[in-house]
Amino acid sequence: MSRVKEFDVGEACEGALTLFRSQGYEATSVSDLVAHLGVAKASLYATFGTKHDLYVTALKRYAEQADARVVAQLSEPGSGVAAVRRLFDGYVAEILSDEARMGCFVVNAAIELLPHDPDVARLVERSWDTLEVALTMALERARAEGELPDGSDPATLARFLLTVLQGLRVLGKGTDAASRVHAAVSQAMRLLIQERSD
Amino acid sequence: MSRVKEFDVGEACEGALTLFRSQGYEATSVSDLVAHLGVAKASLYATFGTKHDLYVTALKRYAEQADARVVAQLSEPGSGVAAVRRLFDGYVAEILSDEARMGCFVVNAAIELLPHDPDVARLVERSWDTLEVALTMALERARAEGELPDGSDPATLARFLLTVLQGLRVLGKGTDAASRVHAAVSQAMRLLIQERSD
DNA sequence: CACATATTTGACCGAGCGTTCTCGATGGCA
DNA sequence: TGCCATCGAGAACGCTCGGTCAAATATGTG
Repeated sequence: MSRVKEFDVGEACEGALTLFRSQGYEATSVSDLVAHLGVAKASLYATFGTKHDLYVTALKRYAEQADARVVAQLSEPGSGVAAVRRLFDGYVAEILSDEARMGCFVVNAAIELLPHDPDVARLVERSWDTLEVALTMALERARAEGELPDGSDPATLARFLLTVLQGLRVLGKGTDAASRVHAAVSQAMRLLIQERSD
Repeated sequence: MSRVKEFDVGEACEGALTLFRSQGYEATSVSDLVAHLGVAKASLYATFGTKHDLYVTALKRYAEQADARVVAQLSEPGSGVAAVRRLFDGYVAEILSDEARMGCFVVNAAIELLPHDPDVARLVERSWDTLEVALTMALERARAEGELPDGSDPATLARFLLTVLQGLRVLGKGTDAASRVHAAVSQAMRLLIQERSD
């Protein structure tokens, strides 16, 4: 060993994440990163590689944390349907409290960089697959407990719910997303519990 | 008057639309536009103004055409539910046949430029409002005809369907979107017709 | 204390950015 | 025919981009 780093790598990565998430990849310059992270340009390159490397690292960090939370939430013991409802309520709360309207980093990355960026494509697909699997498992648990209407297919429902989640993230970018977001969740849940109204 | 334009303004706008839609705003340079449109840089500026102006013009063009098609489709005489189904089937076909995976220009614009770009924000909100209104009207027609289950609220259902539509556009950016897209539509329609399975 | 190693700093690179301007060619109109 | 506004092509503008480098600085180890 010799000289020690003067900045916290995790903190810097988190800062880059915030910047990339709220401005996008192209609109965020290396100078932006330097200014907001308080880390010299050369140090940034020595630690993270190129701007693209740093973006991928930040995206991976975000996806892993977000996915882990979702999986944990969906695999909690108890009703599968209730777990799904908790997940959706959590999404709604997150979207409506996101005052900077940064949105979901995974969605942002997918829209801006897919299909041309293979690294980002890998991470996005992995995140979506993870969510879909976790949803499927929760719904299979629900079906085993008799919570779902007859004829419900957990895999199909999971794909449907995944779609709704992405839609929520998009509409969350707009103003007055509250009514749309609440409506989407209430109707999606209606499909699971098969009731006539709210 | 004097000399006449040598290029078709509509064609040029359409070309810019394609470029912006598939690459995004920031990733598309003015040189890109000049190369693909076959229009000199100065002519581009004289005709459309700045790059941002051209982007907004292209987005407006796209949104107006797309929205008009949706409104026309949803206000066709006959079953409201059938009209909604036709709309969704059309979306699915469009997404699955979009080999370049450009996605929906409105969604792309919203994710990349919102909430910081007021011009884009205006266009996006207008497009979403238009879709929501058209869906609501179709569903109200359906309810009046007794097509919807008791207790269904057209406005809420419309917001829900709008959310699903945006989700479809996001997932369409990924690979193997077919199963997810089909699942999402089949389940969304199930909510309207209130049947147990496909 | 000095060596070796690693980080920081800030200048620096060539390339490309969005935008403007010049300039010669073009063509409708008096 | 001559006028002149508008055209296309491309040079030039000032600036910022992503990325690199050498020198200065700081640290753990002998």
